[in-house]
Formats: sequence, structure tokens, C-alpha cells
Amino acid sequence: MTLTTAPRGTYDIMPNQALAWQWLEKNIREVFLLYGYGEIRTPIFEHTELFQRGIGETTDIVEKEMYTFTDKGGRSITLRPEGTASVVRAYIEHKLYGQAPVAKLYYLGPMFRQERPQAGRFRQFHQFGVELIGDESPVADAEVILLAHDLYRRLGLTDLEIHLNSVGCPHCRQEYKRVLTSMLKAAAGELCPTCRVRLDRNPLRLLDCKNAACQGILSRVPPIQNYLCTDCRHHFDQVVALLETVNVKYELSPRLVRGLDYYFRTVFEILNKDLGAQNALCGGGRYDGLVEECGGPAVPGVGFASGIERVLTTLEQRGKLPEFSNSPNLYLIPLGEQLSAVAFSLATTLRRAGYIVELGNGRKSLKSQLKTAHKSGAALAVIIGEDEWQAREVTFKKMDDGSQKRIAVADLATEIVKLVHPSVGTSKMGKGSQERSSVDDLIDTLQKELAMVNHLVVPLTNCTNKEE
RNA sequence: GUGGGCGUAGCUCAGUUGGUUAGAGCGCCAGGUUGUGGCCCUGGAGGUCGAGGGUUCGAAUCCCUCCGUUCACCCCA
Repeated sequence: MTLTTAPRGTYDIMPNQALAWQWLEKNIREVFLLYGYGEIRTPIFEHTELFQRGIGETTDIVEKEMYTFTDKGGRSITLRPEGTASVVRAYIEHKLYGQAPVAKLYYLGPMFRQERPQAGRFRQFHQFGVELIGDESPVADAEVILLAHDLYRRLGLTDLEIHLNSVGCPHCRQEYKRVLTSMLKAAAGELCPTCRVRLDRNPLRLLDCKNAACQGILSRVPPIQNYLCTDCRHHFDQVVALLETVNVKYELSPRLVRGLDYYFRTVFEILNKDLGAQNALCGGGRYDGLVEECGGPAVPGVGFASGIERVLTTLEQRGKLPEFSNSPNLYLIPLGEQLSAVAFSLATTLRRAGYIVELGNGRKSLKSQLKTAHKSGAALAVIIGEDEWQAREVTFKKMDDGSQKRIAVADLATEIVKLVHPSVGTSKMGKGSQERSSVDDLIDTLQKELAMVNHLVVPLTNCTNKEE
């Protein structure tokens, strides 16, 4: 049982699904490139201490969700539950602060959290995200939010909700926490058990509790905005103003606090309400202080992380996922095992010329192979039978209308070029005046390769003839 | 970690108050055409009914335990 099932919360991405992943990843990389971010690939695991320190000891991630083990050297190792800590570690390790005023980094890859899986939540899941380190200005916050927004927009996702809040700096947050704690202590008996615990450990986290009773009590609590210091207030106002200048719609969410300790001032989430309980497409915010906490200089930072699975689900829900196809251009059908060798050589030739070629099984009937060719979605079937090959010909059959004709091997190159465009290596094609010459190039290449096929194939057919 | 739903063919699912060789549709393979796909027709393969235990003359069906899965809580992407 365990041998034939992927571990709980994990899953396989099968070839047809992988096409959507590749498409999405390509779009992500392109947008990040537009905004000037460079990819960083950090290890999948890190020293446990990095996450404990970076994410925060009292967070759920660190307290109960990490995949942690001791390696053979006795070191405590953890599979990364998120990306920011690792990027910050690498930033410090490579002393990027000494190379340029800001570092703009992006990542994309698997993350691991040991939670009970449910809709939109997995134990191995995939995130992409950016970290803009070294810029304390509100423009940086706005850019990061806009980056996420623009990426989704480019993918065709328009009416998503951007939720925005400020959690202040350690100074004003301290003040707010005091007010919050004193107000809630009085009503502690009515709070849910987890909130009662949080009251002492991390009172801000009470704010987004979904328990109805807690919400009732919390509705009487003033929003954190009322307690922001002038600098924090000013910073937040500017972020909001910047979003206005580019006409991005947002909602102010005074209850949004987010579960990671490192957030500072700006926090945001982008939601798709249709996703189910796990409806956040991405989340992020500013984390001034994190680099220093992790042993680097006092450098500010801001970033976000987005879940690939959730983006894909949203795209699918909204019908924005393109149709993907990896149908072959040509399906070669040898009739009989002797001719399989001919088809094999021909397939190699055509693949080298950039065509997607599928090769039928020569032991199977023509009918069976044609069925398979049909199912493969190939545009053209090339039948290589004894009749044809005696005359050094093959039969071309167009799969859409069923029309067919016999083609002399000598004319193969020109005929193929006329009927199908290669799917691979098309970069040389389609550039106006260059098109003509690249078609000729293709024919040349094919002809050279085909000469080789003839050469290889003659002894084989001779063999067949001798046996008869 | 807690709670609810669901586990029958590759997939989607029927299966009556417990009753004999567990079914359908789709898919797959083959044939109908000694060399022609899609449509149609015929046939075939494929199931320890999630696992173990119990009740019973008899269990896919009832009971228990476990496992898996799914949704929700906590929390998050």
C-alpha cells in the first residue's frame, strides 16, 4: 500500500499537467525579469535554527509544521517551509549588501509543511516569490504588491481581492499590544481556547481568529491604525497612495496580521474567494529587521510568496488555462518488423530536423497503428509498407481529411516541408525575409539526413528480399 | 492534532430488506476490412469490493479496529 501511494499531502504532476506548470513557470519568470529580479536557487533544506530564528519561535510553522530531522553529523536539518528565510540567509552569506544598494531576488520551488491536507493545501507544495532587500521606501512595498498583481493580471486573473494592512513597527506595535491585551483580558473567559493562549504569547494573532465569539469581542477593539506611530502611518499612507496612482483596487483589512513574526509595517494578501477555505493566492509584506535578526546588517526588506497550486486552481476555475498539446507532427507507421528499421532511421532524421515524431509498432496492424496515430493527434501519418518501399516510396496520409498520396523518398524533404511545420527549433523560422532561406535550409538538412537513411536501409531490404 | 463525508474495474459510478458465477458507461485490446483512423457492430482482458477481525448457513451490504482519501477547524501559499 505505502509502496504504491505517494506520501500523504504529496502528489505526482503527470505529463499532461506538467505542460500547464511549464507554461505558468515561464510566465512567472518573464514577469520577474520585467521587474528586474534575478533567480536564486537555495537548498531545499537548511539548518533548523534559521527557520526558528527567521520565522519566529511562536509561529505555527515552527511550532508544529516543520519537517525536521537529525542528519548523520548530528545537525538538526529542516525542509524549508517557506522561502524568505533561505533567501535572507543567502543574501547575508554572499554579502550582497556590499555589492549593490538593493538586491532583487526571486525563487520558485517546493516547500514543505506537515499539516493535514485539504483543498488548496499540501505537505509538499510549490511557491514562487520575490524578495526586495535594501529599500526602505514605500515605493518598494508598492512595487512588490503591484508585481504580484500584474503577474496575475497577465495570466488573465483580474478580479482578485488585494487586502492591505500595517502591523506597525516594534515600537507602536508594543503600544497596541498593551491596549489589546488589557481590553481582552477582561473578556478572556469568552475567548476560544487557542485565543486565550495567544493572549499572552502573541496577542496580535487574535485579530484574525475566525471564531464567532472571538470576532464579537474583537469588533469592540480599535484597529491598529489608531496606534501607528507617525513614521508608520506616513509609510502606510504612501503605499496606499502609490497603489492609487496605478489604479489598483485594494481593501484595507485592519484585522490582517499574518502568522509570521518577521512582518513589519506593510502586510498584504491577494485572495480568490472561490478557492475554498484556503483562499490566499499570495501573501507578503515588509520585514525590516529580519536580515539583522538572521545575523546580517540592519537592512530592510519586502517581498511576497504565492502558491503555484492555488494559482493553477484559480486559472482552471476561471477557464483561463490554455489548452496544451504535445501532439506529434508526424506519426510513422512501419508495416512489419523489417520496415521498423527504416521508420526508426527516418524518425531520427526528422527529429534531428526539428519535427516531433512518433514511431508506430511495426508488429501491429495498419489499422491499429492508424488508431494510435489518430489518438496521438498527429497531423500526418507516414505509412511505410512493403509496396511503397519496393518502389522507394512512402504513403502520406493527412489525418484531418484522410487524403493520401505516395511520395518518392527522394521528394520526402520537400513534401514534408510543404505539409507540416516543425514544432521544435522554429526560432529560425517566421522572420519575414529569412523564412525562405530557412525553409531551404530545412530541406537541405532533411535531404542530407535522408541520404543517410537510404544508405542504412538498403541492406535491410535486401535481407528481406533474400528471405523471400 | 480534532471533527464530518467517502473507499466496488484504468476512470465515473450502480449494486434492492444480507442470497448463489459483482454490473453499467467511458477507456483499453482484438475482430468485422488478408494494408487504412474517426462513426457503427461484435467479442475480450481487467476486481483479494481499501485491509484485518467479528456477527451469520451466507457479507460489497451489518458491527469493530486500522489504513487511505476528501472537506472543515487550527493555520497558511
